[in-house]
Amino acid sequence: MVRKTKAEAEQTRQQIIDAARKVFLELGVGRASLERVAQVAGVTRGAVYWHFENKAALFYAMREESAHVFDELEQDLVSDRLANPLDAVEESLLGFFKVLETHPKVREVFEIMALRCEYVDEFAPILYEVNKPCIDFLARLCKVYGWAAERGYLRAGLDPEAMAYDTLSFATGLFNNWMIDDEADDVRRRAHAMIRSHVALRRA
Amino acid sequence: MVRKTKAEAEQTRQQIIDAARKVFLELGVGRASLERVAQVAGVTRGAVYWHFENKAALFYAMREESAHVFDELEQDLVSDRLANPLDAVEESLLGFFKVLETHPKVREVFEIMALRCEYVDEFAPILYEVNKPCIDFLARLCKVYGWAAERGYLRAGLDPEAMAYDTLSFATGLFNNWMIDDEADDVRRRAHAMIRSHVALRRA
DNA sequence: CATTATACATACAATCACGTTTGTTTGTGA
DNA sequence: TCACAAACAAACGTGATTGTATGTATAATG
Repeated sequence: MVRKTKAEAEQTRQQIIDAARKVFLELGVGRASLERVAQVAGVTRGAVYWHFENKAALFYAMREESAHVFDELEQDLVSDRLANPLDAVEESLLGFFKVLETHPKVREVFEIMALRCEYVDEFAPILYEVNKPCIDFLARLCKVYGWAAERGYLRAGLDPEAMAYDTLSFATGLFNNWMIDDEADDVRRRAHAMIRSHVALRRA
Repeated sequence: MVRKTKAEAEQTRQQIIDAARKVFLELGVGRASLERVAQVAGVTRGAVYWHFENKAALFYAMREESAHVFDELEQDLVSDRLANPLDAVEESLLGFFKVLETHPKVREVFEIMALRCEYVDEFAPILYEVNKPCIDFLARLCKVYGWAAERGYLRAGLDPEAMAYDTLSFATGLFNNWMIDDEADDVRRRAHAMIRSHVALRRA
């Protein structure tokens, strides 16, 4: 009972990625054996090695699935469809965490990348790929805060670039605290209010 | 040539911890074998297992060394020795990153914890111990921002608690971006300016 | 319809790291 | 000084993973 149809093969490939996500999340990337991934996927290691060269390749494939969910989101930020650019910043940040809330797969992948992966050797390059959208986000923030300043929406005396860096750090930190999700600070429930308060801080 | 003096034994223990830090940083905690740690320390696995129960215990010991470097720093925040509490916040944040710059061992431990460790099983509890100082920091920030509001140093209309959460996220994010240290954003060089700009944002 | 490459399952070999046990020397306390 | 335990080194056994090699049934292709 082998040699399945192309569609079926693609399906098993997807099953393997889904299984990898579960196993990576539970055991961490390092301790996750491809044997266990295969078990959870309902196949053998033969199938895993057929579709992916090794664990790193599987990790990259898993990541790429969720990487491009935010493309439209970033596009929104600089679309300039809102009169007040600061509203665009707010919406962009709210949208990011909304995705984390509504897309469990994406959330799990980000949790793996934040807390269940050691960035050495084959995995070290991922760190910079993960960081790349952040650099983009920073550039967009600079532009948008610049617009806000020009149009008088940014409080007088505030430097757009400085605001961009501040917002980048804020977003990064909120993301990390959101992932850890300690009951004591309850960041996950406060996230929306925090975002609004963060942006309000620089409104004219 | 065994049965060394107590002082010598303590020294080898320290050598093992130092070696662990190097190996963890290079290979990640998961891939770091105690054999390699022993080699770098100039001993055998026998010595490692004599001083530490296993890799996790060694990790905990390594961490604890650097954990209490910031105690005085947090104390400073609520010491109320500065007229303007916002200056205390600024100094506290600057002090944190100054420690990272001046204490390479501490920096390495924090880099291991941020990027070279998978928080599962025996390592999962560490995540909450790491987060505990953050909770403390948040509480202190609430108090200090409250003082600032009372004394009129906080810009009118700003909620002290909201400011505390914003600063916590900022600090967390700055720390993470500082660790990744991409040349593109150059956060590590801008850190001081970012901190000052962050605090300035809420001055009256 | 014969052939071929696909999509796996199974089997194999090799390494590696871990925990434990045993052995050895020598500080140290009585 | 004597007995004991500290502070390791060395050896042992074991299970877990990895990569590869081989087998095989069947979908695709001409």
